[in-house]
Parts: sequence; structure tokens; C-alpha cells
Amino acid sequence: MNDSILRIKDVHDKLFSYYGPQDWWPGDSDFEIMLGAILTQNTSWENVEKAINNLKPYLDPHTISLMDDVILAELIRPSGFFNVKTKRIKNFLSWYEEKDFSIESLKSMETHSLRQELLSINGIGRETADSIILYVVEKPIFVIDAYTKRLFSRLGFDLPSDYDSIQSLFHNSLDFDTYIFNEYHALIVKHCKIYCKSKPKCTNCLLKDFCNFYTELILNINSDYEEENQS
DNA sequence: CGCCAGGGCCATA
DNA sequence: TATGGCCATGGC
Repeated sequence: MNDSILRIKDVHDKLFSYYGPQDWWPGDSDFEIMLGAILTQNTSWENVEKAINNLKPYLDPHTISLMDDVILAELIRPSGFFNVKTKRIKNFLSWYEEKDFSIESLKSMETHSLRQELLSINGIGRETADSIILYVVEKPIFVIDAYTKRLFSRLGFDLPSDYDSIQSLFHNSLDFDTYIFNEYHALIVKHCKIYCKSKPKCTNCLLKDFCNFYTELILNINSDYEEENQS
């Protein structure tokens, strides 16, 4: 697709005018957002919310970092993968403690080195690191998730296989702006939860008229129809 | 019942 | 570099 640079922005504009501003990430505090970013790894947000609710009385970094692993695992059980996530949260917190549990110290870092440090933590991958950088540290970086890959693949983009290359596509197609990146990612999540699900609901999708997936779907339905009428 | 969810690590080739 | 197994709950 040779005009993908323009179309990434077009998709944003259509989603934004359709859904309006999302004012996201679902979380009541910076620390809650950090935990949510880890807890939501390959997990539905509904299950993450149950875990967050269990954590509500303990939602500060110092308390959680001192909490026994078995206790923490039990509290976050509803989010799934609770043993690995317990380790990941603890790994993250031992790094965060070196930063004095201070958001400001994260904000004072240069984005690239902050990202490198986050990625060096066992259990923090690209999406989790970028979610923290965008939604907590509030630096411009585009979050690529399963929704993003699915939506744009279906639309007809021939996406690169690796995360950073996909991210570059978005960085090169949009104003390099925290608010835009924040809203756009939230809009993609919103749209994919309603329409571009694993089993898509294309009928009322605002993007169907220029969606490759929908176009092929219709072609297949028509060819099936013709096959049925041949006999 | 089976499928899926806002990943990431590790072993293997 | 890239593919597969693994981690696990809860909603539909």
C-alpha cells in the first residue's frame, strides 16, 4: 500500500469524529495505570479490573513492593497468569524503587533511555513500556497492540512483522504529539472492542467502505451465492 | 463445551 | 530471526 502515510491519519480523523475524545487510560492514579499496563498483558480489561479492585486498599508502590508474593498473586488472580505477573510487578517495582518511586524522576529522563531501562526489566516488553511512557510519563510514543495490528491488517495495510517498524509507521504519519497518540490508541481500542473484534461485526462499522477485509467478505458472500444458484 | 483476551519470556533451529 | 510452548482466569 503506497499511500499508507496518508491513510493512518485518515483513520484517526474518522474514528475521532465518530467516537469523540476518549480521555483515557482507565485508571484513577499513575501507579494504578502502571500496574494495569502489566496486568492487561494478553488479558481482557474486565479481568484486570477485578484484580485492580482487589488491590485498591494497597495501591501505592511501597506497599506492593513489600507485599508477600503469595498474597499479591492471590489478589491479582482474576487477571490470569498471576504467578508470572506477580514476578513482573515485583521486577518493575524494584526498578521503580531505584527511581525513588517518583514519577517526576521518570519524566526527567530522556524518552529513549527510559524505554531502554523499562525494556531491560524482565516482564516489561515494548507494549507495556510504551503504555507507561505514554499514559503515565506522558511523552509522545505510539502504543502498538493486538487491536492495532488487527484493525490495520484488516483495513489492508501490509504491516511489518516487528513492533518497532509498525510503530515507526505511526510516528511518521502523525503529529508527534502525546495527546494525539493517547487519543488514537484509545480510539483504536474502543473501535476494536465494539466492531473490529476477533469475530468482526462489520455491518455498522464506519470504516467498512474502505476496509479490505469487509470488501473480501462481500465478494465471498456473492461468489457463494452464485455457486448456490448454479445447481 | 471451546474460544478468546489491550504480551512477554524462553528454548530451539 | 522466527516459530512454538507456556503462563491462567473469566465472559460468552
